[in-house]
Amino acid sequence: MAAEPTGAGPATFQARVLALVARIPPGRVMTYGQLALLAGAPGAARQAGQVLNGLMGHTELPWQRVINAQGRISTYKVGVGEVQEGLLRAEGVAFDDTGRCDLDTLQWWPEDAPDRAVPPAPLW
DNA sequence: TCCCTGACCGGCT
DNA sequence: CAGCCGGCCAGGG
Repeated sequence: MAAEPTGAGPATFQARVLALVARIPPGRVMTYGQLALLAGAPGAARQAGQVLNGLMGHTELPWQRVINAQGRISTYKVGVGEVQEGLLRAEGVAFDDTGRCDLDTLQWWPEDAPDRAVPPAPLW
């Protein structure tokens, strides 16, 4: 088999991203760059986005809980963004007038995240 | 095989 | 605060 670290979950980047998305609790969010980082590919935020691109409407994963580093919804297709925002609001996520939410309180990090330099993320 | 694009990101102007 | 730029990796023509 390939030289792959054990205990890190699925081997492929895509599978690891999906595994992370599946663990995001309701009312919390993760960013594309964060997913890429935790999936072992720092800087590959675009790839994370590309993975999720194929999911929309084809999965039961909480794809709506993934937003960009600005705290905004990144969908380029008209209508999809509205759906995503609606789903998130239904979970208790608040958006301001500029369509932005507070990552300081809503961004979620896995308990076993390698990087411990994580924001407080107080319970809401 | 080369070229281009893409649900992004951080830094700089 | 807004806009431009290079960098990342994968997939498609």
